[in-house]
Amino acid sequence: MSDFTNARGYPIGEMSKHTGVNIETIRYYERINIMPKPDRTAGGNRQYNHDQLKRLSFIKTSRELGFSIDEIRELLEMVDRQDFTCGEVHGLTIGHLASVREKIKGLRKLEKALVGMAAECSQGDVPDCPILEALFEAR
Amino acid sequence: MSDFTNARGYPIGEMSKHTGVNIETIRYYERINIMPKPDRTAGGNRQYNHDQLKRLSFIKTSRELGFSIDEIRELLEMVDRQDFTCGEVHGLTIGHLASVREKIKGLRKLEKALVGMAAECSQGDVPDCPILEALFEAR
DNA sequence: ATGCGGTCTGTAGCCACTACAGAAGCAAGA
DNA sequence: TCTTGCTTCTGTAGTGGCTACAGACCGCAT
Repeated sequence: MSDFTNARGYPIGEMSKHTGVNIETIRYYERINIMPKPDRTAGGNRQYNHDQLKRLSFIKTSRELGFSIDEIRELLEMVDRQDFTCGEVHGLTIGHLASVREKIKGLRKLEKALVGMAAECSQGDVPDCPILEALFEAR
Repeated sequence: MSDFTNARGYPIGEMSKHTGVNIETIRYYERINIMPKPDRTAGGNRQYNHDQLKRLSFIKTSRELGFSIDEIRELLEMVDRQDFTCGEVHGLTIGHLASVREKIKGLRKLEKALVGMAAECSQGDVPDCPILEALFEAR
């Protein structure tokens, strides 16, 4: 088992394994300033600490929940400044929830249209297709 | 009313108005070879014909239905070569439908997670937030 | 002739990564 | 100590599907 409390810190590969975030993506997060510049070994390799691991976890989970990088940046800034209230965080979450619901609504409409078109189709060998006709319809 | 059967053809702005596709996007479609190079006026401005208008409509409608540019390219190649069957087109559509349904499923899960987190939250003034705690959870 | 809007080309930016190339670090075994 | 082989380094460019300029030119009406 890997030494989770390693005093020397974790190299970037460990960070990647622990969080599931791609190595190149971790460096990208550093470049866009949502991850801090970590310590380096004598040779110049990154060495992360436990707080940084937690931070990367936070980012990963938030991304999986569909938060944009900018939303995450906002959350992290609140955390860093220690000046957030539960209400603020709730607001950000509810806002994001609304946009997710919008997306679902859009996709449902799209699904319906596709099902409708596919139902019209004989699926036969004929080179005469109601799906294409529907797509070709002038507006 | 604009002269839809104009023998001189439509300038790019007309194409944009008729289809709702942005002018810059029309030029982009030409660059990536899903729209053909149109005729030009003596001065060098694009002049489209009715077939090209129909083609652009096709692309627009397909994009709205969430088909990727590559899927559209595939459809258009079948149309251009005149060698498609209704079955093939049906297959492409059903494949796309499946991916739309996948996306809906993913977003629903996400919605549920967000609702769950938000419900835990007091929304109060306290700087102690179960949403952030959930996000910070190590994996 | 002038004015003004439409159009031209070419390039760079957007988001959130991902994919290299080519060099260098690092740890374990012989 | 040397080698082997994996990991990591920096920097740059590519992805999809546009969008946004800058700076010049076209074309039509007055």
